[in-house]
Amino acid sequence: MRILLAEDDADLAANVADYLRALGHEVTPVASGRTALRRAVEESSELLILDRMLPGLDGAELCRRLRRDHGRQTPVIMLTALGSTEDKVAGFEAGADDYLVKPFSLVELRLRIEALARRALPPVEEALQVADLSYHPRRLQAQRAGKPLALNPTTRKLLEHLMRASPAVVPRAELEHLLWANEAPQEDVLRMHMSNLRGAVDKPFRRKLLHTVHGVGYRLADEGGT
Amino acid sequence: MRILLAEDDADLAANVADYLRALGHEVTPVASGRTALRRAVEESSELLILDRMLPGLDGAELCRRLRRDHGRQTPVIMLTALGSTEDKVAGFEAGADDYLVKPFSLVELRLRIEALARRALPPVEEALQVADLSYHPRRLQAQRAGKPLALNPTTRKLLEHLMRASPAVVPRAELEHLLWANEAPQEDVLRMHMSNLRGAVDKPFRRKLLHTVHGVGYRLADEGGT
DNA sequence: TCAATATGTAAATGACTTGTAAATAATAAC
DNA sequence: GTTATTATTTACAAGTCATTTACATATTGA
Repeated sequence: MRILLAEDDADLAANVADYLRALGHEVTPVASGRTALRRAVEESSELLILDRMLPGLDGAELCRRLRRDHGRQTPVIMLTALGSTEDKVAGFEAGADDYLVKPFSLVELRLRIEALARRALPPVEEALQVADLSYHPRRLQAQRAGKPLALNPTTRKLLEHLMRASPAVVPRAELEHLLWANEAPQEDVLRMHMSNLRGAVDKPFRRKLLHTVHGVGYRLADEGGT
Repeated sequence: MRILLAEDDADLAANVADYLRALGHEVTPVASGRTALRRAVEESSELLILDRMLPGLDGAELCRRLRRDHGRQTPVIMLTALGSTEDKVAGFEAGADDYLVKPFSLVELRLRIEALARRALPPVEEALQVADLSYHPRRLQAQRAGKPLALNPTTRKLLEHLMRASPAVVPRAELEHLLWANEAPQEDVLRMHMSNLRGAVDKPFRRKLLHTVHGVGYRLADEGGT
């Protein structure tokens, strides 16, 4: 499993990372909150282990932004020295799935990861598929009919979101929120990016996958068959 | 949420049950392990809260049998006074999703239930069906005989409403209210939209589903009878 | 039956939404 | 710093939709 470990205590981070790697996981340790958020979003890790207290952006706020601004449901285990009920409330309300109080046993961490993995990772997501279109969150690369598509960061985010939602319609407002959180630029910028995405995904192909639902938003799906 | 609570300490069970009921859950308390297993299987609870030490059949064994013998993936929170790492290992290996050591705070229990519910209850996409006509609210798309229908926002709303009401007659006034609340345009605009809807739903097909009830309204159903 | 009323459909209009291209500004890479 | 890539703005063409108008057809009840 690809695990992002955000922990600024270097000794603890090394211990945890070594232990998890020995279990066969792929661990990326980072020491700052901002870096953690960026990498969690870009590399779409399968599990986040976050220290509650992090320089730059604390674990709870990181988790909240990940869920709210980026729409990610990546499972989160909060790791912290703060063990009061209030602290736990804050952790869970930020969207954490589990909350482990230091000092904790590595075995218990393993157990909780396994329990979470059973629930949170239905298919070990290697690639998203819609018809002959596929997207690999790890490689940040999309293909259609075997040919790689040229995507920029914005069109990539849109594609990933639309594929995860497929075959449901995604309202324009949701896509705008995905890209710009609250601070959206002019209204019709999204149209631009959708046009670009269409150019990459549909233009060279006969069968169109990206459909407009007038007055609502967009749907990515293979029409006719379902 | 329907919760089965297996706890032989009557005071604790009452406390937990009261608290969860106050949150709007439906709680069934049982005191023995065998009863718990039977009811968990028969009544298909949505969440199990199990004491680790139960008369008859302990919580871990109960959980294991539920998973192995009955194939149930119902989420389980283990509740126990045994806090050693070995005990936790045993609990998780039996298939528990979370493990709470007594004494625990009710708030923390609530938080862990919520975190688990987010993961364990996948959203289901329902479709409305009338004869060979189907409508998927999330896709905002209707199909008949497998072929997608071209609908605009107005005809979509009408179709959804008629399908939910099917096979009952929906009075014109109700449809008008659905579309324009109180400020309806001219009286015969609805006729227009119904005509469009008919063009999409019935025109290309032999068997007609959309029927007019003179002086009353419209009914969407197979055949004329009810 | 006949006429009054209800309903169906087609075409046209105008408001609004969406698609795309080209130009400019902002960022990131080097 | 300079260049390449990306994001946003601007402008306009094309498409879609709700409504209106007009007239044909169907149903009802006397």
